[in-house]
Amino acid sequence: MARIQTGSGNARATIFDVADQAGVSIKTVSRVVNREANVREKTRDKVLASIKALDYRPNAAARGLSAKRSFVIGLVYENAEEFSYTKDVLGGVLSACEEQGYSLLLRPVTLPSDNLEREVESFVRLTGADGIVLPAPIGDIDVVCDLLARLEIPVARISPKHPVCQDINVFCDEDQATFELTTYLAQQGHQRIGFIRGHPDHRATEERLRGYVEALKEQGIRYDRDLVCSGLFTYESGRDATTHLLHSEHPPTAIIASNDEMACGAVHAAYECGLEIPRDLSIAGFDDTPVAARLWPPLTTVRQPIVGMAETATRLLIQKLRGEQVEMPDGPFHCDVVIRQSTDVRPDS
Amino acid sequence: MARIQTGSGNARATIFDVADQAGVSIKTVSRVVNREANVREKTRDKVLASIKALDYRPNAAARGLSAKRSFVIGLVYENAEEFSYTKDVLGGVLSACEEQGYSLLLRPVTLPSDNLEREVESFVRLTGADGIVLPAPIGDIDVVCDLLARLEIPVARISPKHPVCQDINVFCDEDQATFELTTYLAQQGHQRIGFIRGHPDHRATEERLRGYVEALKEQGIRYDRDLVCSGLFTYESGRDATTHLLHSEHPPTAIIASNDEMACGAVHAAYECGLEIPRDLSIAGFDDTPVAARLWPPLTTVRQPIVGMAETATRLLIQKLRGEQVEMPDGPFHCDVVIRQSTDVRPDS
DNA sequence: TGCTCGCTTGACAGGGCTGTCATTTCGCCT
DNA sequence: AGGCGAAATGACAGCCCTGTCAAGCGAGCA
Repeated sequence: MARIQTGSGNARATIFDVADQAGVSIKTVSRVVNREANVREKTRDKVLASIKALDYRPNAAARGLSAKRSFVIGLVYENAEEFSYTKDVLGGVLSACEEQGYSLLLRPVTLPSDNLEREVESFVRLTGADGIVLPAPIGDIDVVCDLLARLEIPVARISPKHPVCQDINVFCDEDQATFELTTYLAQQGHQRIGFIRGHPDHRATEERLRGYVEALKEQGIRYDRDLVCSGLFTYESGRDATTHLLHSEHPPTAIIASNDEMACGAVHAAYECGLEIPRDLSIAGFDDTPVAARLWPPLTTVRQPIVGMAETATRLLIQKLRGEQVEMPDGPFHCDVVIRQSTDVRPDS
Repeated sequence: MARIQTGSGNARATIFDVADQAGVSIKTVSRVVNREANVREKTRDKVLASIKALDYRPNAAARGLSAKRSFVIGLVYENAEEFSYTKDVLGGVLSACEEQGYSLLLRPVTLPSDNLEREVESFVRLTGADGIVLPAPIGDIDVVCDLLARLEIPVARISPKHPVCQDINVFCDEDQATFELTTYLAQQGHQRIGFIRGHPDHRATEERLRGYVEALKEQGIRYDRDLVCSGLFTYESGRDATTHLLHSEHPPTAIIASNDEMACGAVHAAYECGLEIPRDLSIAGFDDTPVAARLWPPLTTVRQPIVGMAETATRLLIQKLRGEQVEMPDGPFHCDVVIRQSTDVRPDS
């Protein structure tokens, strides 16, 4: 009756072995494995016991071939120098995939790219991915979105600038975070708080600015457009913007950079001007990358729950692929302000 | 004769479609796709033309099912906070996989782990990976290696401490790099050069120390064991070791940390002692992580060709899987010393 | 010319699983 | 007890490709 299985060196058990052992048909085993309805509880238990006894794992290739689905999620991400965002996204997506029995395939892209559309199409068609996760800023690139819509592949976006209602979109309250951060700096006594914007293609850019503007309003500080500089989320842009701010007629006593890379450039620019941080200038960033804690002085910044967002986005995507009802999360995810020494002082003024 | 294919919305062409269009059997198409020998050139050209015309891509699931291989490479990596090493490994492995028509599946593990063996076994059996890439330090964990040997799965190791001759092993000349770095510091006039060792489980640790020792010898500087501290490749261990060195009776005028994380801790420890870098103390790291260039002052360090090593390791692994002759690279890969401002001064002494 | 040999090509049988549809079984009502 | 509908189960084809083995074909040799 029961076939003897000895150790992992043997050929893997198939659905037939399980069916034999449990005394049912292979179809019933399939139903149990796929959590389909209409299986008597007693039958299910028998099958589950056999599955466990034989250490049965469905063969992914056979499954994919038969079901015309690949059980694969594709992740298209920007292959940027600063990788901590992608690292967290990867962690979250991976964990949701594992939990749901899906595999993850990666497709890094370098921006800007001339033949992005071809790259992504080739990726999708070759891998046969059932769904695609698009972290920022990929989720806002038109050619990619149009392509995936045309191929009718479900998509989940993380922090998109322009949410697409038929897709899954996951955000966090970045405006609230800069609101808190700006309020904190104002309460430290800063009246002139500079702000360095991010790359215009990212949702984060406007979002983060908004919290700054609103906090100023609430604190009764006049919004001074000379204190707001453009940046591109890069180290150099942060350094240049800061140099500019520091050489202006009324330089700020604190600067919020829209991400840590730029904050890092800001710190270096301040050093080059002979300033000491935070004595002469407070600096804060956004993202809480590994660099933030390694900088001197350690950087006040904002931590986004990226792992959780990516996990949720992926889980919802897989639910959708399964044809299940997709329940959107109640609201945006919440960011935490991380206070460190780079803002830990009151200005002299 | 030729079936009409209109755009990407259609069902994908199968091997039958190609065979029909080319007027051959599906087996011949299969031969062409898999670059098998003994196909007449004229036939091959006909088939290739049809493949192109129909935009045919083999179905991975069907292939895997039939060939009893998955065309999947697994990457088991340490899910560390500092991710730049893994990022580069990932980039290299991915690029080789793509080039060779394989897919990559990931399995991050958190060390130390109690049930690492089970995790890896489950990963391998579930994914059916044909081969596994093990970057440092995973390639030196006995339970993992034994397991994979037992499962008879080909393995490629990156920078292993204990190479296994039946597997693929790829290194670089890290000793040569610290040799050059130490020599450079000595030529800057440093006579007392401290050294912070790495984690004992990594190949890199002994390797990097060796270059230091040999350079001192060649420069005629006495090896002083009080100048060599233990570390664990972590920020904290670097800071503690440096604090210890700086409070010793004859503190060093330069410190080489075995990686950038520790160098970062070293910089902070120096600041806490009121020292200025590089005026009072030169500091160098290893790895050229993003933090190195972001630190103030920017950190002298060593850049390993990790992407290239990972790419080579993976390519060799796939060659082995194909049953081809595996040609090992001529020698170790070469590291570059990257001089930045953290060592850019001559000591007063 | 006839035969052998080796290069080319093709027919066919799976591989492990799911979708479809038919069949059996069960619970419940009359 | 008999009958009915729904729930539970099973039989079977098919998903697309590769491995095996046999057949076809042409060149070279006796």
